[in-house]
Amino acid sequence: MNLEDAKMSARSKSNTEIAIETIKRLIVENELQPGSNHLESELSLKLGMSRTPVREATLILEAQGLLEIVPRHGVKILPVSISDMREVYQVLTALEGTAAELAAQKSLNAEAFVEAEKAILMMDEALATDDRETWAIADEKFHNELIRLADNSRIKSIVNVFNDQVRRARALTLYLRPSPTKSNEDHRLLLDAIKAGDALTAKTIHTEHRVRAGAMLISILEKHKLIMV
Amino acid sequence: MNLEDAKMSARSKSNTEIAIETIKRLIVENELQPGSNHLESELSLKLGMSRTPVREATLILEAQGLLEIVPRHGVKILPVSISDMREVYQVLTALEGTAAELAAQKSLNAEAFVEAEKAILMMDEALATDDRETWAIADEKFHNELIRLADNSRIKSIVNVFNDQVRRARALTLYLRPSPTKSNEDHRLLLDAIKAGDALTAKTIHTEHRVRAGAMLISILEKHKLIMV
DNA sequence: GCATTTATTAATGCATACGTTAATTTTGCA
DNA sequence: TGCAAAATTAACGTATGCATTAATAAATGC
Repeated sequence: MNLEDAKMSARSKSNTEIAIETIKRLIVENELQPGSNHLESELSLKLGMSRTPVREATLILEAQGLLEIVPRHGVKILPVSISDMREVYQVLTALEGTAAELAAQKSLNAEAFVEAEKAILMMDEALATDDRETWAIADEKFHNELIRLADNSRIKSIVNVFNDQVRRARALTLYLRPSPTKSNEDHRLLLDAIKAGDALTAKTIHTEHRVRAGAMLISILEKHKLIMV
Repeated sequence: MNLEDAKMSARSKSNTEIAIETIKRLIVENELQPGSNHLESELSLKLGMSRTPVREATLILEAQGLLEIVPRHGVKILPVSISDMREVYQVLTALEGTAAELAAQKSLNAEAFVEAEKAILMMDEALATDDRETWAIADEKFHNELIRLADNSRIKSIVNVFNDQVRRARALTLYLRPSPTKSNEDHRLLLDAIKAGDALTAKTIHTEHRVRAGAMLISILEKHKLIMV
């Protein structure tokens, strides 16, 4: 627990923060369905708080691209179209490629890679039993580790925002996609390149990895006629 | 005026929107100085509105990285350190490089480039008389055109947020930097590559351009001991 | 029956009030 | 004089009320 986490533990969360987290969870879990509208008063009741923190939360969530405030119609939960997905992956590809490059440019000691190694191990184990849920958790953990290694807080927060935008689509396609063996391989190679300080290779491997992942996700959505998720 | 703009014209701006714009302007103009703290009540008086829209505005501006809400101390206007600047330019470089690539991948007709051409012309004219202000306006116009050509709304909004973060530093260094002849040249070459549909060249030129711009800005800040701007 | 006008309802942006509690000031003691 | 404890003040997160006005329902006219 670092200093920032300690500070958070020491004071309770504001209702605004709770509303942000709760609404986000409800969106990801499809309890607030893409395309649906919800009045402030409805969410206020649902969350057991007054309209003020709900309003504040929806402003933030709108800025994060998860919903749209429509005056007198409440908030509309934004569906994610295939072209949205394209946009998101273009951003993630650019920023994660840069993260890989940055990580490789640092002279980090072996300790820094422990969590990434664990994530890869976890992914391999999950793959051995085709446990897709565990694989997805490990995959996300690995990507987050990569971002942490890059040590650019702005890249981190942007990537987090966009991962939230596509979380539902990823969950939806988790069992529809082919076995992610290539992903595990890419991650291993990427980590090796980072350890070796080979920024160009790291950037290339990861950029291609993200381009492929985006294309695969989009093609699954198209194949199954999932126009909006 | 497109449909979105028409919609905005037809209804007046909320106080929250006015507060966002006004506070942002006061920050850029240094009327709210980096490092300074301002209570909600102070801003409320200054802007001539109640605390509610001011609170809403500060939540959004905090998410945009322009200020930090410090309970019981008001909002702290965030200074931008050299390492912040590094982070920002890493993001801008990644995303604008991708924007250049995307723009080149599209088969656009000559009409699409008119505004970019105008901006380059404006930059050349400004350079001829060393009119730095006009040059900066034209430079920003060109970059915005590039982003528009890329046609990825997410890249656009991220780039806008980060340009706001470094706006003050750019203004501060405008007269401290060498004559931006290389910039004009890069923009010309970039536009040619985009027109030719040469995505790799476009991405390379612009990425290097942005890397160089970031490095130059940072070195000026370091040279003049401008640790926080 | 349909279109238009009028009346009603309700959603929300905002102002204000209030309870909580962090920060500051005052008081008391060694 | 310095420090700790107690008292006071004020900042703010939130709840609530209100004015505005968009949306909907009802009434009217052809």
